[in-house]
This record gives sequence, structure tokens and C-alpha cells, in this order.
Amino acid sequence: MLKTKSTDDKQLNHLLAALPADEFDRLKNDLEPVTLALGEVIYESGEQLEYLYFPTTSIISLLYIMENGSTAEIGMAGNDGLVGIALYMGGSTTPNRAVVQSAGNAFRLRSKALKFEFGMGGIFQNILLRYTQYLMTQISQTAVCNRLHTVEQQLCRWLLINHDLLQTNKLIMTHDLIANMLGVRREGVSIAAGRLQKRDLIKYVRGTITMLDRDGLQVVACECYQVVSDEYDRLLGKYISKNQ
Amino acid sequence: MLKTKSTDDKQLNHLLAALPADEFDRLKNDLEPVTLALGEVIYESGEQLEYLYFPTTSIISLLYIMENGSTAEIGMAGNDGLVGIALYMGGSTTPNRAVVQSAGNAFRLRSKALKFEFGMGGIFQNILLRYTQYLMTQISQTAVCNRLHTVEQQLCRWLLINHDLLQTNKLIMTHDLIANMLGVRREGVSIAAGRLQKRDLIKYVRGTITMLDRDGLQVVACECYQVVSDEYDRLLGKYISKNQ
DNA sequence: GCGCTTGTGTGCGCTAACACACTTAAAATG
DNA sequence: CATTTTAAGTGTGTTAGCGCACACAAGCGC
Repeated sequence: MLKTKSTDDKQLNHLLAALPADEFDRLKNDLEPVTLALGEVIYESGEQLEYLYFPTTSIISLLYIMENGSTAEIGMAGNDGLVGIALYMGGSTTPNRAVVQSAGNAFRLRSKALKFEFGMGGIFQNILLRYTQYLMTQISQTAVCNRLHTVEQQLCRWLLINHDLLQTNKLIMTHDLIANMLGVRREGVSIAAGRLQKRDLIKYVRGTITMLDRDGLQVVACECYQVVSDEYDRLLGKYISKNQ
Repeated sequence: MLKTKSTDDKQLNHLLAALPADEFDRLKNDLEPVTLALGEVIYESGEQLEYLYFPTTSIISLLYIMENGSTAEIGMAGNDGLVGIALYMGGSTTPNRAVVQSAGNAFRLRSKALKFEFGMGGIFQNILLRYTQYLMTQISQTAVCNRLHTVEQQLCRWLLINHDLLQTNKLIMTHDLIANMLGVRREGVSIAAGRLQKRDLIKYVRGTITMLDRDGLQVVACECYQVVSDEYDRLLGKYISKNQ
């Protein structure tokens, strides 16, 4: 993990950007900009957290690892959110793993400063709690989606979420990695992706996926994408809109 | 919903029982005992909540309702928990439905009193946040379980959770209702239940299920049951142990 | 006691996803 | 340029769960 120099790009994280000036001023000296590499593990299941992370250009996945080693993504956070809710919820840790899914930058805030500001009970606390509720919606929807929808639909949903969190249409990601996220076989992803490519919704070559037709993807995707997206706007829209 | 007379049985809800005397004293006049009927809807998806519920002898299910009408349970709360986290998380409502799954009693706390006491930042706040984190674990595990485990395993897990929350081995519940909870077909539940009955783990007749062999059920169940149970103890064990 | 509602058993065809095995081909390495 | 590694395509057989349709039977109301 590299440290970058400035805090200029704090505006890149919507939650930080939403803070009122006085609250942000109290935090800014404790906000440390860092660069996160692809695959880097932010925290391991059961491991004591030290920092709360606010991604700016990176995306972090929350992965659940089963006893038999298979994995499934339960949530995702980019510039719309944060990683490390256990720090302020009281548990200090959670039974899942946070992995950098798309390399980029983030700010991190040391536990002590976080807890102090959270205890002030201002906008900061309100935003953190609302984001937590949003994350619960994300996880709930994943639960339901896993039960009821096809791999193809889930792949579309996953691509759409990534599209929202990234600046570009290009996604550096192999079918195998996506399979780990979705908790399905690699072949299943290949077949679903192949079908999407045939319909010119995406294009991919060896680890790079390009989204060609966002609207088309949304048609194929299940309702889950929209429900979660709407809930973000409902819970946090008064502070910031997700699609800005 | 009927109102009962006394607050004597507040000890029946583990979270209430865990409150220090001074905090409980501030709440007790606002705690209203109620009786909940089977099938009663505590709150509807998107509906503004007015009360936080602390079940004592009842069990409440958090159900997600899809656009096509099919349902799936994402969480469950009995005397170990509470229902209505959106009240203190800031969202005021959640995109799911809370239904009484097992008739019984509960206490309810009006929103205003809840928010006041939550704002005090004492043990009450700590317990509520820790319970929320526990609920997230429950939901995450449901997501993973839906993806990776068989109906039979999930049925075992569901029965075990109910056994923990109830006083008896008897469960008033049809296969059809269980199917709605698990988000599967009624026939799937009948087949799984039939297999469990053949192995003398359970016994059932027309809407009543008797659990005969708890240990046996745990062997058949997936790891999910134990993981969630352990996480309850980790997060809330310092206040109260789940299996008391 | 009779019929009706409701809960459960069962069968059939179908599909999505699985597990495993192997091929093809594009990059990376040297 | 040759070799190795890695990403993706493909095939076969298997299975869990679905949708639908219907039989059976327990218990309820009248």
C-alpha cells in the first residue's frame, strides 16, 4: 500500500464530500490518502480492524469465505461508500474479508479518530449509520438474488454496479475472478458473458471487459440492481446523489 | 394486537435484560407490552415505522418480497433481538416486511423515546449497534447459504434457529409457510422434511413440527447455523448469552 | 356424519448449474 | 522467436430444484 501526498481529492468520495466543513476539519488531519493494489486484502475475516477506508478511485469487495474455501461477494464499496463498519458498530471485526477488486486510491481514518467523531453524534454519525443501512440492503438483495435469479442476470447486475463505481467502461477482471465474486463456476460466467457479448452488450478479451450498452444490460439484469440503487438515493440522497 | 398489562417479563428479552438499571429506568415507562398474532404484519416494506419491537415469546421474520410476489426470509428475531433497526439507523423504513412467524408477546418502544435514549450514547446504543451488526451477519450468511447449500441443509438451519428462539420443541408451521421463508417451493420443503422425518430427526403432522433430535439436525445443517450463533455470542455475549 | 378446506405426498418433464476434463488461443517470459 | 503460463471455449454426464398436475387424507364447520 502506497501513500499519496494530498487530500485534494477528498471530493472523490461521496460520503466525505457530504460532510459539513466543521466536521471535516476535525477529521482532515487524520485522513490518510493511500493507494490500494489489485487483490490487496484490506482486512481478513475475524481480524481486528485499524482503519476505516473511504475509497475514491478504488473498489473494495466484501467477500465471504466458506469452510470449503469457496467464496461469495456480499457487498461492494467504491467512491459511494466506506469499508470497515465494524469499527463503529462495536464488533471491531466481521466474519468476512475485504479485498481490493479494482486498484486505485482511498482515504483511511484511524480507529481512534473515527470513534471520537462518531461519538459526537453529528452528520458524520448519521451518514455512517445510513450507509450501514444501505449496506444491509445490498446484502439482503444479494441473498434474494442468489436464491432467485440466473447467473446471467447476476452478472449484469454486477457489471452495472461496477460501471457506477468506475470512471470508465473498461473493467480489468477475468471470468474466474468474477466467478469467485458471484460464488459460481468460472464456466458459468464464461457462458453468460458469451451470451452478453453475442448481443453486443459487452465485449471482452483476456481479462478486460468493456461495457458497450448500459441500458441493454439493465434490461437483462434483475430488479435487484435498481432496488439497491434507489435505496442509496433514498438513504443518502439528501447528502449526495450516487450517480454524480 | 392486544396489549398486556405488566412489564414483569422484560427479562424475557435478552437485550432489554442486558440494560443497566439506570438506562432501563428511563425507558420503562415507554415500553409497552403487546401480544402479536400469527401472521400479523409489524411493518410493510417502505412503511414508516413507529415502534421498535423487542420480542419476548414471539418470533418475527424479516421477509423480502420480490416484484413477482415470491418471498424470502433474510432474518429472524425473537427474544434474542429486536425489530425495526431502521428507526435508529436513520432510514425510518426498510425495503422489507416484518411478519409475526410465531405468535406471542413483545415490548414495543415508541420512536421518540428510542431516539432519545439512543442519542445518549450509553450501553443502549452500544447494544443496538452490536445487534445490528449481528443482523448483518445473519443476512450475509443467508446470502451465502442461498447460493451454496441444499434445501435440506437450509431447512435444518431454520429449524435450529427456531428451536433456539422458542421454549418448546413444537413448531406451528406448515410446509408451505416454511417454503415462503426459505424462498423455495412447498414440494421442496415436503421432500426435505420427509427425509428428516425418516431419520427420526423431526416428526410432523399437518402444520405441527416436532424436533426430536437437535444434535442430529445440527449434523445435517450447514456450517451457517453455527457461524451465526457464534457471532451472536461474540458481539453480545458480554451482555447476555444467546442460549440462556 | 357429510362435505369442504387445507396440508401433504407423488409423479413427470424441464432447465440451470454443477463437476470434471480437455482444447484453443492469447499474453508473458525468456 | 520459442516456451510457458494463463484466459476462455467446449463437451459430457449428473443433479437439485422448478412448474405443474393431481391424489390423498386430516380436521374443520355445519
